[in-house]
Amino acid sequence: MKKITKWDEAAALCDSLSEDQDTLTREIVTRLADKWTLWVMSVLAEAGEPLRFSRVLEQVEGVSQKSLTKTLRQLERDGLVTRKMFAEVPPRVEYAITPIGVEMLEHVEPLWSWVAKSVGRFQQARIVFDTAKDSREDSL
Amino acid sequence: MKKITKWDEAAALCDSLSEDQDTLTREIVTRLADKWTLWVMSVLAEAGEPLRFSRVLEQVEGVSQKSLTKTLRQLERDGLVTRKMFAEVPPRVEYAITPIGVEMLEHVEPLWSWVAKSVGRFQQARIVFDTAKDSREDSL
DNA sequence: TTCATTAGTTACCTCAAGGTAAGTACGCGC
DNA sequence: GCGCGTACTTACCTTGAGGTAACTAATGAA
Repeated sequence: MKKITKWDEAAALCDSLSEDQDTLTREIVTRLADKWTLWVMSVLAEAGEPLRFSRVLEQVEGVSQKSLTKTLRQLERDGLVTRKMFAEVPPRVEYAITPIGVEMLEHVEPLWSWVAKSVGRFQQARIVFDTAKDSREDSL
Repeated sequence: MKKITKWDEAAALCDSLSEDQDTLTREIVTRLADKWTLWVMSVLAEAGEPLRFSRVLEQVEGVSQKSLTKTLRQLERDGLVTRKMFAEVPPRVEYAITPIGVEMLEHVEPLWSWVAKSVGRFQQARIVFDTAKDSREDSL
């Protein structure tokens, strides 16, 4: 009685991975959902050219220097962006998205779109849940 | 010079959302990547029938009672699982995935599979990055 | 000499996730 | 009367994300 055949395929794929690889898979997916990673990647992708650190800092509204540095380091480590340092003063560092970074964005997009499209249903569900809870509390 | 047309579509979709809805979209995506949510959902989906709290606790290896309760409450609030309580002693509570929960899993699966399939490339990238970093540190 | 610029780094803080361990409520069987 | 079983709930702790603010190195400009 398994209906989620596609998900089963994913599970089978996971089974074929070592524990290290499984951990890494989770780590990558988890990072995708942190506060800045996707935003930074999409800024670099939409720019279509390498961007200096300070340009990214401007375009990713609200990110702190510290968090941006950290995010970019992680992305660089995973091969999702490149970092090019110029021996100049003041320093110049350019970041660019890699092909695999683009590929990842392309795979995130359908999920993100679906969630955005479905957001009304989630709002509705929350209203139902919260009002039910309120009435439960009222009756105490 | 925008190449990521699909991602642009997602961005356009986001632009059409209120700030509340945008926040909610991020929240849902973020929750997908937390430690237990996906695992709990896939256990319920694969079961193909409602499961008692204690069954889920067994099958989601390593989750604590506290975290499972919290995860299930959040999923219930968002309409992704249902919670049915029976007036019995000892208490019986059954959880089941909803159609929208199934739908969400189906949209997560391609991304997850891609990451799992690509995990070797990420490992490789990390090795390159880490050894380069080591040699930088050695030369200090 | 002093300052501005750029890309960090560091110290310090808060907040939330998540773990452990213990307590709660309740009817049933012994 | 007492413990068992079930689904929580609470107190307490550790860890990591992420924020602010200040500091750094090197050089060209004023």
